[in-house]
Amino acid sequence: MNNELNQVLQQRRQKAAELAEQGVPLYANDFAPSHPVKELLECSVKITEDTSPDQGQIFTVAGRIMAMRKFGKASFVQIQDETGNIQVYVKKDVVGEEPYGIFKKMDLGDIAGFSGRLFRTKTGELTLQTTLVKVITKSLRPLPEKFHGLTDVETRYRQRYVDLIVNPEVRDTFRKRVEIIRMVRDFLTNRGFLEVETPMMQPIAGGATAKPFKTHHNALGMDLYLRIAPELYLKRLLVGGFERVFEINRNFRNEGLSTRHNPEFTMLEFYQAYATYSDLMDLTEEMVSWIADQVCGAMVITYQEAEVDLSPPWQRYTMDEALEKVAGISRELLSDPAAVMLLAKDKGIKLEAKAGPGKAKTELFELLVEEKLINPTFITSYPTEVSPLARRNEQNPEVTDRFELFITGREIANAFSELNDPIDQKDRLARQIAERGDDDEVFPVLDEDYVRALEYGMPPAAGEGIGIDRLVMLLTDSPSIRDVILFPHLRPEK
RNA sequence: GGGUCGUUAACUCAGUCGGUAGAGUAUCUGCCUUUUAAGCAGAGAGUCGUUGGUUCGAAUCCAACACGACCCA
Repeated sequence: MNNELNQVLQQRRQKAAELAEQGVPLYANDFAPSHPVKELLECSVKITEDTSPDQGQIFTVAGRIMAMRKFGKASFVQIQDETGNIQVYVKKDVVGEEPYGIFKKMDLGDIAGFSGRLFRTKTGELTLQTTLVKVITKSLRPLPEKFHGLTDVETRYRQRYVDLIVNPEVRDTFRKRVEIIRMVRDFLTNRGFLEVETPMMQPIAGGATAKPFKTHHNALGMDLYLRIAPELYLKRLLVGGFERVFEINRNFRNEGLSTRHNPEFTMLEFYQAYATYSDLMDLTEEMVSWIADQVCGAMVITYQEAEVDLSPPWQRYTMDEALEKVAGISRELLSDPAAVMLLAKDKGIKLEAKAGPGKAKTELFELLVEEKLINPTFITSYPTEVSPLARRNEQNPEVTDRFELFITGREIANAFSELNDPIDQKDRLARQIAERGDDDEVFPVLDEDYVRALEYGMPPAAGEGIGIDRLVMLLTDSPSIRDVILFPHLRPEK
């Protein structure tokens, strides 16, 4: 199918060749539209059904031909530019014999330019009656069918350009994605956060527990890792004296793919000195509900048939409270480490030999509670055992000053008061590394420089990570992370 | 990694009991100067994901593989 040109492709090439023989440039670069389509549509109030197409302002537009209804000596064409669609009327006795002949060789999918005046057809549709038609870019491939459009997800992801041409809602989703990111940026910048860039290629892939991608720097003769998190670099900046920093950028994790996981994904991380995780709950609530209101026009939104109420304040549970209230596990059981371990085993959770009750509790939470948290819910008091970078709670050192945010059963954010005691930090990192010594795919090296930085003194701070892709999924009602990533990872064709 | 489902024309899809493939859109030809998924008449278009197997005969049954979707780990 790809080697031999099929009939349609041959015909397109044939027509292109014929136009070229007539001296028509197929890839012109001398056509400048005077207005985007949207501005023509905005003029429409002035155009009534009595407006003559022979007078008034001349507009010049350019766009892709999305539909053609050809008659013998006149045609209607739908053209689409980035801002919208408009109908164009091409009449043989207006444009002239030869230009009309050229026009008739144009195809669906060609990019074309038109000049003319606006009028309304007898059905009232705003239309540009063209006095000039020009081929700007000849298209050699047919567009998908107009009625059903392109629905095959594989083609949509592999050939996103086609998806974007024919599916307006896909363009909307990605525009919303850009808006959401811009609003995050504005929100944080307005609160005095400094946007920074830290290494994507790191000699030690730290700041999270995940398998990294490995690469190699030839000149330096060293292996490098694509970052799994920017965390340790951002906190070095707190040591350096930047008190509020954030970064929005890609993280890479060498793990499986799913509707919620892409190997490269966009993460917001931000750190605020002299703040606690509790301050960040307030900030998160305010930021996400504000963005939702801006992007969706309401704080109550629908995600995959479920109604989600994002208006603050949001539910806050400790992990124990969530296990008690959502999963119905008794307080007595939760305060008995041995009973917690037994319950985890009972529920079929496989724990490593070194895992303690904190890990067991977290696994129980993931199994029994997570998916039930539809409306935004902060979960606090994560066991210290599963939080190597978080500050211990002062009343109860078994848990940390940390929260995760869940919406529609998915983790959206993870935040904590940062551990800034270098000795405790080194100890906990070392223990964590020792615990997963048998898994050499996960990075087994302690970041000594990070500990050294803490030794200089990092101000008390709270930090948070928000998965931007998941936030965009939520606010655009997208079922798969691939729907919010322009070019999601797929295996190669063939 | 495991399970389920899918892969047929450029697109969206049918295809009965195993008998060598069909529709709509798109394309091409003709007619058509206000259409809206324009219309009418006609035409062309396929390695049925790939490779094997069973069979006189495979899009169809079986196996393996590839790619994808969903679920699970």
